[in-house]
Amino acid sequence: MNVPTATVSRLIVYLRVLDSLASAGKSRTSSEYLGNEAQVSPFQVRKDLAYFGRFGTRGIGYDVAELGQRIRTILGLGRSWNTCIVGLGRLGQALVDYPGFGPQKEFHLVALFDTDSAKIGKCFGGLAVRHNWELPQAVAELNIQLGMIAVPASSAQEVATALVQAGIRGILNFAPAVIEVPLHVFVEKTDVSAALERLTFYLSAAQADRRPAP
Amino acid sequence: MNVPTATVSRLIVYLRVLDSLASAGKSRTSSEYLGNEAQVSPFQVRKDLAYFGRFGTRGIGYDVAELGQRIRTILGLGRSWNTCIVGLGRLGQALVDYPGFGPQKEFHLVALFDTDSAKIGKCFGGLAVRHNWELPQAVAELNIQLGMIAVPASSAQEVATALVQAGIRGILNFAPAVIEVPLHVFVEKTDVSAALERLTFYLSAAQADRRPAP
DNA sequence: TAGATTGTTAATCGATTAACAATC
DNA sequence: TAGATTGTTAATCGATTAACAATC
Repeated sequence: MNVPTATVSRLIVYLRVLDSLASAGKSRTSSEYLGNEAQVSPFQVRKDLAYFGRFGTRGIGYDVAELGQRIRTILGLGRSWNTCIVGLGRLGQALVDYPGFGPQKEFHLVALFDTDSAKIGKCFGGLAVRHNWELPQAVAELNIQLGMIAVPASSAQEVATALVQAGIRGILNFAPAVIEVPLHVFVEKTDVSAALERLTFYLSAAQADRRPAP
Repeated sequence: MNVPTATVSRLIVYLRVLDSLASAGKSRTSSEYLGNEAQVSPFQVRKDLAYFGRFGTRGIGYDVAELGQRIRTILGLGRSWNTCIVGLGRLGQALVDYPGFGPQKEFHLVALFDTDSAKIGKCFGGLAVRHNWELPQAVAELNIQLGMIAVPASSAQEVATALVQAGIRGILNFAPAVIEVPLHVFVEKTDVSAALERLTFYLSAAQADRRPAP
């Protein structure tokens, strides 16, 4: 049974809805409510959850705290993940301040890398920048599991290869480039240019009648 | 005929490949080459292009410059787009420096908005921050077509509503929140937390045997 | 019990893959 | 002409939607 990528993305949204329900002091919810908030059908919510088991009570609905906890576990958020950033240009520096990093959070920023000698040794967010060639050693010593690529497109592949060789299996690629990795490595991408260009596609007069799939 | 969202994303990748071919001085290419670079099948490349017309020559392939130009037009990149940023926290400030903004580029940053009185009037990238309530006037006067939301999740919906009321029809949402807009408005999202969480899902031991759809 | 809402199976829809005829 | 490669139609695959039986 293969879980669709879209299902994983939606689980993340459901979890946020559950978290805000919990903050609001609610203890019970339904596939209908979750669907409304996530802008998907109740069918979709139940189908998505069904990939992973049974989480609710027929006739009653879901327990907010319990479902939240179980989705958290499914998403691998029950533990902490050591993360590094490669490339400390403007984007890399901005990522250091990403609010998802913190002692109470799942993601810990533990190392910074660059190849620019002017940057090596500089500190950002309390971490000194190391040279890329320290990657293998640092990944092993600091037990780094995730790498963020914040270098120009032209060196993204090189950095990805170095991360993989150092033993990293999860990469978040911010460079506007397709990177090639072995099958056991997972890559996610976040690309501002591409997002803007999708917008202009849909806004363009010629495509005014075309809507993105829901 | 409805164009799949995935097709639009792939066109963007093909365009990048074509641009780098052009830089390398190549004048001709094939669906096989484009597919290799974009990590999709040659079938997929031809099918994607077929949504928009005929671009190649049987037996020969595609002209790099011409196909690039035509994809650019399809994506609405033949013109320029005035853009604003709402929210000048760390993320908003980093976006000001986004290299896709520039006089030679398709995207022009023309206004900044925030509600924090400590930020109003401050300059970033040569632009003074205005109060959100200037949105309607500024959108009209500066002919702003695109808005980037860089505020916390808790105020994302409010800002989206304000952007829509000001007349903006294309929104790039960086806040980790689902926003609701009228049908004629397009929303793209870029969400670092969600990308990281998809990675941890796939990396988690329990899901180690599950691969994302290609 | 009756009403509500889940979990699951079946039907539909859409996208991807494959095959091949067209043609340079 | 023969080889190459597109454009397009057909087949397959997968995801979404719908329906409904299970059950609290």
